[in-house]
Amino acid sequence: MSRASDSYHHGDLRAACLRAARELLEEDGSAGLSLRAVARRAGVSATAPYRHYPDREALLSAVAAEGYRELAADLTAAHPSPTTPDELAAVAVAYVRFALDHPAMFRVMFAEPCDPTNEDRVAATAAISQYVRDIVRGVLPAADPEALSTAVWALVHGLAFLHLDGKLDASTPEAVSGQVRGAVAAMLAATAPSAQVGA
Amino acid sequence: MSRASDSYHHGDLRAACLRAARELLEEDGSAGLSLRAVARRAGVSATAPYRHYPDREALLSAVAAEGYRELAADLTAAHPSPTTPDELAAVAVAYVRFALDHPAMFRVMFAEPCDPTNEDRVAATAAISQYVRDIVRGVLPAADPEALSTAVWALVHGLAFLHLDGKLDASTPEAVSGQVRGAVAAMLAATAPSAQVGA
DNA sequence: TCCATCATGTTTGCACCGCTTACATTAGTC
DNA sequence: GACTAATGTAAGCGGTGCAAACATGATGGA
Repeated sequence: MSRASDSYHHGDLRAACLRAARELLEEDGSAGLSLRAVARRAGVSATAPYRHYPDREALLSAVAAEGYRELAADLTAAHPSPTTPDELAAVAVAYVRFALDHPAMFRVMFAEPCDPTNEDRVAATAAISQYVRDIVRGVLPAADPEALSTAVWALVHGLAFLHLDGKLDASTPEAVSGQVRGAVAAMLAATAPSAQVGA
Repeated sequence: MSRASDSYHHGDLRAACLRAARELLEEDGSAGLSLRAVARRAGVSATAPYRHYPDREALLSAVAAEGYRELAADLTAAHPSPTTPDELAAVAVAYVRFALDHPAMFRVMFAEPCDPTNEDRVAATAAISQYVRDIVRGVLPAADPEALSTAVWALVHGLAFLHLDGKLDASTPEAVSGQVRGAVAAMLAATAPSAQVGA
């Protein structure tokens, strides 16, 4: 692919590192993700990745940024521009599902004390944040849309983490989506009593 | 204190390790918490802690278990047995405050892929879980108390994490408590329209 | 009282890690 | 075709988790 035969130079080590990092993350979780392991998997010397990522933090941030983009893609795939509570609930379900499908990735994205100055990262998280705000605002013009979108995000985010930590029943996708839909419906019903919300 | 002068044996190394671990956690975060650092702080050889904790995971779990107990204590201190939405909101605020006051500890408790077989840990988390359920059930007998308590916990848990990650305004304690109270009020108003909820 | 036992420390050592420095190779550029 | 910069390698430092093998001393039975 991107590797130029067996030449001294790799070809696209930057991308290869990212790919290797994601693979290791899925296999061994965040603990198994070392720069040396990434280098081994990319078939390159232990210190080569440092040419592309100043330190481990930077690589993790790059992985996280990719995760934010994929999460955003999953959400829009669930519904491109939700306008009803039901449609919003579908997006919420997609959020939690992402966490359960990519637990290690999700933890890298949200659960580690991250470098708040990393550009990739702040841009991607700001995009997600804005995205949630827009969706909630579009679904129902509440008195305080800011507070409402915060509440919805927190609710879904919390559900994701509690499921990840095994504190809630995540045995079947239906169980998960049921809990998420119920919670979102309850919250929206509160702020817009006129809205019809399906269970 | 617990140290028997400068004798060969420490006296209470187990407790000393726990204390040292918590101190290191507050100072350097989870990253700075190594068994060797703990041993140094306890004034003992690098491998001595292994007599009391089989591995690093076990020590972290012990710290986490202590955290769960303190969290529970903080919650009951906020209100021993809440019966009104306002009182429940006070407990929710205490939850988020705990996370912000002990960020590294909170991350150890919830954000790391933990050993789910550790006895201390599962017992302590089960207690917290049951506690939340009892509180919510006591505040208002909803149609589906299980779902409601799940939703409330998730909401508060999510708020805690988003605050921790700097995604929400945590500049002042008032800002934080305002958000938490607003969100809880919205959620409770939905499931019990007759309940009076203060902003 | 003496001494055997055993919990609790220490020492040594291995493999791995992040990261730095110095050096090697090669792709472009004039 | 030589110069330069980008990109790779090799060697090495201090740190880490953890496993043996060994040292110490508190404790309890003879």
